[in-house]
Amino acid sequence: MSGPAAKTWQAIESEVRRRIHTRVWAPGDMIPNEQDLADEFGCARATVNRALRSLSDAGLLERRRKAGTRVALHPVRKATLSIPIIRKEIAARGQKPGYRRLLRRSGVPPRDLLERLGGDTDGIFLHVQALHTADGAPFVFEDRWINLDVVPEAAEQPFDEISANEWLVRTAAFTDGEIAFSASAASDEAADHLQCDPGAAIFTIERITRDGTRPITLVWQYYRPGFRMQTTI
Amino acid sequence: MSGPAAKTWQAIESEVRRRIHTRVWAPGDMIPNEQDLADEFGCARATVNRALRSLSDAGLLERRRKAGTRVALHPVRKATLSIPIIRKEIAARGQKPGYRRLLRRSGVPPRDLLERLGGDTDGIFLHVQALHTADGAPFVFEDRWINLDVVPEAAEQPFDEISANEWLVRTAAFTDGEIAFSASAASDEAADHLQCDPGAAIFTIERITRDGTRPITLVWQYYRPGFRMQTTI
DNA sequence: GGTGATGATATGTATGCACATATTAAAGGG
DNA sequence: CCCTTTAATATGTGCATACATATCATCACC
Repeated sequence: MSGPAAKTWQAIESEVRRRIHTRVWAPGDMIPNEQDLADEFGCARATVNRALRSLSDAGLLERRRKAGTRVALHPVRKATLSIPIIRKEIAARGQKPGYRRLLRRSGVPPRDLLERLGGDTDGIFLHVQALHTADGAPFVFEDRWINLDVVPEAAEQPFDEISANEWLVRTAAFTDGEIAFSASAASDEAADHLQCDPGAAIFTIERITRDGTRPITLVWQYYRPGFRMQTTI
Repeated sequence: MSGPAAKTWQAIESEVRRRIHTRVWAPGDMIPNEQDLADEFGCARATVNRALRSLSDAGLLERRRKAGTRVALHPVRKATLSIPIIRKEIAARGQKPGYRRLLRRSGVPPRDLLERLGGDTDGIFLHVQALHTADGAPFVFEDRWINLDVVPEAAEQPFDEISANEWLVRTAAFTDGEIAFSASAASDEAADHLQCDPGAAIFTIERITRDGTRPITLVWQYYRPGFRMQTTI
């Protein structure tokens, strides 16, 4: 029995994981309360709490005050994707990142885009398109609108050397936002930039960032055909 | 100053968030050490630790022993996607979930699939295809291979009522796995089941789950055209 | 018999203390 | 002057205790 040997919260977490995995505690079962586990493992209740909270965050346990702790019936597979700066994403693949600004123009965004942003957005936006390359080959075509009401400094930025993304994370603190992943057919424009056939299946990320309720930027990122966004669960 | 009012770790977390957001502490800056913050907020160091650890998990802070805590230069946008049971995903959209098994046959998987699984996988697999519907309309076409070496009980399961996914999470505890998101062109087969044009851009999830090093199952899930997987950041 | 008050219980959190560990900076020896 | 050793320091963690909070079970009361 490895129970009494456990001292650190990681050791307890791993032991609880083991019991769940080997069905000692089956999905849906209640597990002993913190004090009993602390007694069994010979540690403080706080240490058990730390371990169980970690497992609860991971989705393996469900905890409710007074009700106790039970093994999750349908362990939520949480995939945490880290959305890096594209330049770093390319560098992490061992390729040489490149960046080329394609378009920069201020104006009023199309109606459907405004609807997607929601709220009171009647001002002028900056429209920036750019292409990220990996070892010279097209990697991501980026289509972005920046709200000049919220980030007026963007009007003076050429975005010809540094990507709007990197500039924005340094300049505009965002509080929240939404991100959506989808598959879309390459538009003629995107196909041209990505050097693929129009209509090709393109992995697409759409992201809105806000400062409070005011939208800062909305961006579509179209990845080259065949791109896979991968993570462990 | 809202500082001295803070008592709970959530209050401290929110105050630190505010300081980061308002650039009191700018990206790249070192912030005071835990003891100083505890003194300022009038609480124990452990409470500050709890708050800072939470922000570190969220990617807003970077912490290193002795080196101290600094505001992340490029706040990693971590998108945590919860991958639900498809039946629940459909129900959560307010639609009526349906399930139909299309194929069930045991055999040896194709070579490229075995390579993707890696390891010592020379046994017999069960090949199951199924369609999930939402309000009667095709939602996800699922193409799955189950390793009968690891889950021999699957050989007796018809999978005509309950999806292989739901059966597996209850039966086979997995320790780890990989998940990949991509866009793919609808094959003739997938297009037929999803009632769309062949070649249409299809959001695709590929998932491998393992028990230790032994692969349990590999599944491709092809979502109906237009599907968006969304989350907040 | 239904209902609302009451107590019991499990988790959640705060505190003060101690020690562990990683890492940097400074001191010392060749 | 470089390299090794040592000390200082910030975070990481464990423990014992106390109180807070949510929630379930029970029981008296209308």
